[in-house]
Amino acid sequence: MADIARLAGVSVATVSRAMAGSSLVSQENKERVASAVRQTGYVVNQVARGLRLQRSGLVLVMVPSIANPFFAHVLLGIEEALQEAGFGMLVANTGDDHAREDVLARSMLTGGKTEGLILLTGHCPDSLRDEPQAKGRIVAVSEEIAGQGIPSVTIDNAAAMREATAHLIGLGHRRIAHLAGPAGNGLTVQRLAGFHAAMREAGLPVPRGMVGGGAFTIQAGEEGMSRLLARQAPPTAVVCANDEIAIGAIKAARERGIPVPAGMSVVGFDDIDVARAVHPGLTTIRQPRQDLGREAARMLLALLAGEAVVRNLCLPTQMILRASTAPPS
Amino acid sequence: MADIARLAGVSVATVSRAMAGSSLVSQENKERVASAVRQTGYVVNQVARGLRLQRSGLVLVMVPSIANPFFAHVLLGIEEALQEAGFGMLVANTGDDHAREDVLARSMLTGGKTEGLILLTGHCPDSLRDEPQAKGRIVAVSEEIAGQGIPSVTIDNAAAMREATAHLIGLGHRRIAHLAGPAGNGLTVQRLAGFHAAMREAGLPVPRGMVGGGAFTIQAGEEGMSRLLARQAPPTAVVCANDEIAIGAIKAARERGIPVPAGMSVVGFDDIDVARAVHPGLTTIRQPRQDLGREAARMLLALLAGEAVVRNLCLPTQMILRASTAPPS
DNA sequence: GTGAAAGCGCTAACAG
DNA sequence: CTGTTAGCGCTTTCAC
Repeated sequence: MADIARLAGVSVATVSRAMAGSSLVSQENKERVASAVRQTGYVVNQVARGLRLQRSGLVLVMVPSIANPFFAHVLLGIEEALQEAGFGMLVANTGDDHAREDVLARSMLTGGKTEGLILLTGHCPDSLRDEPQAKGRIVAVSEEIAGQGIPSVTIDNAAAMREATAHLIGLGHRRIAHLAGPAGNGLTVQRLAGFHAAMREAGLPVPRGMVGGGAFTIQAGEEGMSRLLARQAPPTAVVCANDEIAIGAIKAARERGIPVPAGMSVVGFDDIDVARAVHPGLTTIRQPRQDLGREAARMLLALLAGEAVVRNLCLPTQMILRASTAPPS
Repeated sequence: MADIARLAGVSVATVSRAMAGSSLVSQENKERVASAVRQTGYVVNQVARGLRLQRSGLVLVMVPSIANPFFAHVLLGIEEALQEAGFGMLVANTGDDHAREDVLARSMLTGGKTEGLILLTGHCPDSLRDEPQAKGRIVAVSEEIAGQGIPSVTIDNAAAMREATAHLIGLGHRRIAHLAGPAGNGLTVQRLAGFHAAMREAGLPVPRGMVGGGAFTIQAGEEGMSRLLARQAPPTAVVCANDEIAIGAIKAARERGIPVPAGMSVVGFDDIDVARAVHPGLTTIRQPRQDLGREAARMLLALLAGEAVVRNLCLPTQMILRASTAPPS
């Protein structure tokens, strides 16, 4: 910047002002600076700028797995909203490694490298738990964070799963199973609760062993369905905690000669892109994936700007009826 | 840091050294500093550190679409390798918006916010084209960048597609179509070339209209297959430029009463997670997605460390035989 | 309008 | 081993 000042025959202060488009600089000097910048290809150093302004223009996103298509779309929404505001998105794939989350939160948020934090992980790094000044710079998406007063953008998982289960009950199913996600997970718990609520309301029993699963993966779906089909009285329908599980479940059913939906109805959750392209088309709950991300980013930006935000923004879901569900035969 | 120095009764230099674990500081002072840090919960300011050291510990990744499952896995590999080296990953979803790529490259790479750049986009932002000092900090993955001397990590797209096509020819197919990606894309060109090479080697014609497509999406696959099936002499097999296209193509064939593979063989490319779970299981080319990312990140890190790197690292692919291909009926 | 100068918080000579 | 000091490159009072 000193070089530019020399070249333009002005002070560094004037260069700084000119680059910022300040109105406190004469038209003539503006042009001299612009010309010098053009000649040299000068670009302001963002780090120095950040140090002086105490702003990095960066936000950290912690996500259990970028490769999960649901999370990937949430990231898309986050990136879009951040980009609009001139912010950059730092992504950390934490894979549920709490130690790593902790170290990152320290160096990134507390260390000033990022101004805010968006959590898709469902829990807050320990190192931030009692840092009051960090609290105002964190937003949770998809999964709420218990008892930390962290604002969040979510859907009503229990209600959505209740609706999915009720759809099956409405078709006439009575022996309905649930393939859940990983045990510790908040989404697992809520979706499971929604399943149980619907069954209870209909006065239907949920025998031991009719709730399986353990991961949000195709393989978990295959294994879960295999186990259900080995029962003396297998279910006639299965609600799955996400689409991957459902796709795996359908695969396992087909491999055992059970046609879907004729011999078994299957419902998913998320409405990932392939859900409409697999055979049979997957009946599922559509989440506003990208909106979740966008709203979370906007909420964080508002927080950073010192504005008030709603405590928990809950976005609507939509049940998508396709071909994987039918009345029991 | 001044506070810590005061609290520990030492100078800021000693605090800085102690925090860096320098051996030039007495055990006693190390403990005094550690204790003061514990009391205050002090964390070094990474921005100031970055300004002083001229290092941000950040790398920018430009990707056409995070939501694309292939790219998502490449990102996973990149993040893993960067994380190992203590670097952070900034992700920009560019969606082929060259203007945005340009602005970002300027503020991020030239502006010092990031030390390096990884391109999944297949082309170099204009603002970096003749910046010699930026050249040593860029790596391309998945798609090479023409004539810029930028090191890259790729697969041999043409050879892989040749193999996929040859597999179909080996099964006895003679009317083979290709559903390609978007027109301008480098991968599209290379894979198309591989297809043509295999057909030429076998002395098979590629009539006008037997090459379709236009996007790497399920929908493009559906439309492409619909168009092929409307021909007076439809193909008996189709090689697709990626798995999404293949999945869409299978869907369209099924909807028109053509069973896959009995009435139509289909081959994909990438081996995304659902490829093995759809029905029929997709025969495809497996790319080492995560390895591509990991190697690219390592290459960039080596570049930043001033080490010499190979010009173009080419990783092996593997043909995965599943159930979507069979001899023509 | 413009310039001089004081830092933002840190590290690395340099001198003890 | 330890402290003093000079910046890293920028923005912004404060005086003119």
